[in-house]
Amino acid sequence: MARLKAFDEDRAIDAAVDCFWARGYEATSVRDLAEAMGIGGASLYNAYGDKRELFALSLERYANRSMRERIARIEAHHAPPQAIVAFLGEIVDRSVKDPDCKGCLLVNSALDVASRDAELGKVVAAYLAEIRAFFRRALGAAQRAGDIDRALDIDVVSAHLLGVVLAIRVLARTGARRALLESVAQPALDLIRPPRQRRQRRRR
Amino acid sequence: MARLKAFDEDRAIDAAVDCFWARGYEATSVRDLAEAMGIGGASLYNAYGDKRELFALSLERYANRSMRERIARIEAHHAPPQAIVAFLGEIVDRSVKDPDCKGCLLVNSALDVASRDAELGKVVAAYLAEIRAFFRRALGAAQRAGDIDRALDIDVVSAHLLGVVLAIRVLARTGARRALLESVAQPALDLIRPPRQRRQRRRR
DNA sequence: GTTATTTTGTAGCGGTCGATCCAGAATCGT
DNA sequence: ACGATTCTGGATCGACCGCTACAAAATAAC
Repeated sequence: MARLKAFDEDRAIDAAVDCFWARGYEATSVRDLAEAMGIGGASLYNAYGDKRELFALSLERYANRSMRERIARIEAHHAPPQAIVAFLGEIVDRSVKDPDCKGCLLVNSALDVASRDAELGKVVAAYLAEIRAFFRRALGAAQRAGDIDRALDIDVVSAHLLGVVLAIRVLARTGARRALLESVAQPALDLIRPPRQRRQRRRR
Repeated sequence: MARLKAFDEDRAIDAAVDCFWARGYEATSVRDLAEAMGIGGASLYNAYGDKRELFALSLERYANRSMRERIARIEAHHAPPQAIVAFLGEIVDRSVKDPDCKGCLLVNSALDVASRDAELGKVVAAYLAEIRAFFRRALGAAQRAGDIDRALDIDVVSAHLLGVVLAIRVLARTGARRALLESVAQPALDLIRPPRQRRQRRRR
């Protein structure tokens, strides 16, 4: 027994994601958000609480629609070792093709927000841990299948691969070219080649 | 034939560096800066122009006193292959020991500022390129000395090492533990071990 | 149709932002 | 001592910040 919302909450959140993604938390004003979301300021506060809550919702939305979707899709379509290659490849691809060089909202937030808001920092760290967990799963499965070197330390390599993702996202935000991003990733990809090939690595 | 400045410009810049380093460009107000620098707002604008110019000066100051100093010191005291180990080790050390988890001003700026200010973006990218150039020099010299695998592609590995530095700095800002940071770096360090040892890599 | 409840647009709150103005203090050449 | 020049602190500018108050509009239950 009340008036209905006149806007699509999902579409509005997507617009908020784009704002925070492109400009960061501090540099995005509530008025920017409201305009991009196509609603008034009052509706924004009525529906989402305040700017910080909207940001947390945007982070979750991004994590679900971008990171988790990618992980699930890739795990469904690729064998473990190729999944890692596909993941890094897709990150490079998306980074190069984005004319706005937005990078990754989670990585951007790790530097922008996490340092000033401990609670949001934990949220961001948890999202990053999910990426590492994906690498961990893939490495473990690939090792059990004999597709990669059994001597590799999964804890170490999964952390390293997460690091490669972060590095690509940071460099992408500075407008780096594809060749640079691929170079950052290549030694990590060499690590997960079949044992047979690993000793035949040559100059590219 | 005029009044003298009543403050030490270098000390003032150092204070500005600390502000931008800890809080980022957007979240640091001119009043924060003036207070930390121990000067009034008028003196700040008189001496440094505006906030953006002060930030650019802070970036340069940081690059000289932190990055370039480290590179020069390490290159003076270590043979090429060990220089890389020492560089990454020092980055990890500094990151872990910083209670404020400030990370690296250049890396923070790459995400915070570079995306909104193309000119500053180029400056930041140039600083990052200096780090890569250091790795390139070290790799080349080590290769000529036969201390590392001659088949390594220096362009690729130098980019990868830069990526490792970026990743460590990002994770450090989220309060990551030493073990994680060392894991991120370890596979990269394995790459630059003497050829003899590289095929004997084992679980740590 | 009436009433209760929620959403919406507008206007505006106190506060802070980056930047500037200005009068006085300090230091130079003369 | 004096005038020229620069630096300094404080007040203040218009703009924008996150956020809220309020009344009109819209909907569901009755």
